Amino acid sequence: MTDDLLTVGQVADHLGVTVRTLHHYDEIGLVVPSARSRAGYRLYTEADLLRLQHVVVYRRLGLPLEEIGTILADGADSDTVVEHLRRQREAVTHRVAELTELVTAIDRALEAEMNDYAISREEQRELFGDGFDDGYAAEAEERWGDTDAWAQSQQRAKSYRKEQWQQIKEEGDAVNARFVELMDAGVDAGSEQAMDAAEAARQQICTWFYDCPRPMHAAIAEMYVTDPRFTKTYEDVAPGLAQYVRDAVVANAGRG
Amino acid sequence: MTDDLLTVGQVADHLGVTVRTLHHYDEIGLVVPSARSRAGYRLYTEADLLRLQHVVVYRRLGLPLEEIGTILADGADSDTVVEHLRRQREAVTHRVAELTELVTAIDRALEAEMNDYAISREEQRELFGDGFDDGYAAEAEERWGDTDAWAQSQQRAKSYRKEQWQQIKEEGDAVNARFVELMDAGVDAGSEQAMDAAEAARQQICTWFYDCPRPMHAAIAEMYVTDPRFTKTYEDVAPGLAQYVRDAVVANAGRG
DNA sequence: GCTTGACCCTCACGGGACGTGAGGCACCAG
DNA sequence: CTGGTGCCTCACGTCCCGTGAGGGTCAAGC
Repeated sequence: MTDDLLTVGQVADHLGVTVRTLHHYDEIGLVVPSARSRAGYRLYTEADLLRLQHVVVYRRLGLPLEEIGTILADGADSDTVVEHLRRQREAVTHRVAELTELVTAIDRALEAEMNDYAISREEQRELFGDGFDDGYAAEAEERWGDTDAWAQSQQRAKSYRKEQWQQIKEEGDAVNARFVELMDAGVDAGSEQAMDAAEAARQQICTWFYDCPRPMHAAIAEMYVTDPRFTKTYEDVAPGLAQYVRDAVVANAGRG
Repeated sequence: MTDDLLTVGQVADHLGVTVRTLHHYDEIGLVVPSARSRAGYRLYTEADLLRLQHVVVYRRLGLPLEEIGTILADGADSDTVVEHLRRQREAVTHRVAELTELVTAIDRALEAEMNDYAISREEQRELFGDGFDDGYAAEAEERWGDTDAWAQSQQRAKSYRKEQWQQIKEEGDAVNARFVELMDAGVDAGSEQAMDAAEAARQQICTWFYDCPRPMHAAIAEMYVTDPRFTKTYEDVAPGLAQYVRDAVVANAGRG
């Protein structure tokens, strides 16, 4: 039970790495199996697996193998295991925060494109450039290209041509016109009708762009009044529209 | 204004890539600057920058350059720009979901370590193994190792030794004892006192492990009753404790 | 006992995405 | 006209494996 030694293939299956990877880790001394069979087969113990698991997680974060080695070299007792987990947690959440930032950057770019607002280089830089102050830290690993979700999104995007784009713009204009109409009529931004218009706007985003739940929609609407660029595109349609739309969207997000 | 051509260095600064990278993209024909100066300097137009920006975002997601090339090759009008942004958004959120999963896996492992519960290989596999069904998709890019945040967390983790670990366990036992005491006394899990105990437990996590806001704590507490392993570790202390702690934590999360 | 797979071994070369000089023009400031 | 900085083109180095080539090993079945 405790002397349950595994061969490369089994270990590879368990932890989702390739045999070659295990060979490599052995070669460079990162994870050296504690035993070998008479025939020279690598045999991994429980402890080896634990170490390997840490390596795999660190690797997923993109740390170079050498650094992983030095990290793991600082002892291997029970308490340092917790240390590793703590660090790993921190590193992963940090990465998540970065990517989330990237998503909002993309959202802004989408908004800009939707409103036919060509953003300048300076703004691009602000959005994408070195938004990730320290490491713009590209994440690599090739196999990502043929992921299921990726293939899906690629396929879905295929059915999306010029006349449809035209339609999107028309729908958008219609929604905006509706907002202007309501605003000019003095209808409150928190009213049923305004909320309906907001809901229509949201539906449009869901249909054409991406799944956008109400809270997310509200967050985006905040940009209408906080980001001068978007404020401008709405104010150009009608003065006061940015605030009005924002309020309506927020109100709409508030109802069940 | 429109014929505002930039050299490699300027472009590199703007988009946060290296000059060498731009050379490489030129070499393989991925992003070829539209012009050259008499002296042979690469000169990038606005359109070049737009293309490059998409490349950079895709690259951050870890797509291989070749694939990026074919993606960008399907036309380059205004509407396909939106398509790219849509895809990029989807891809990034997908990645965020993956990493978030990884975080909860780490949380579980941390919980297990905290309770001195050594998880089996089978469970490790479940947690870390191929949780990412298709591509375990390691994210690479070396430079990550010497990120500020990383160095920080590494340094912070240094001050964390064996006697402290002992202290952590004692504190944990104390909190659990408090829970048992309350439960045995028939005090309601939603009571002030039980919530105080829950808050103490949360503070302990914050202090020793990671920043854990109340809602997150509640999510973790759910595991006490849904994950048999954790249920067991609490039930072993006292029958009914898992449910009691879970309820107290949830109640505590509910108060301001 | 012999064959057939599935699995393991050790070289060893390849490849993607750049890093890192080396050697040499280009351009502007003083 | 002399630095200093920025750009150019080779061209080799690196990291993390992928991908054979050539060959042993092991349990199972005939």
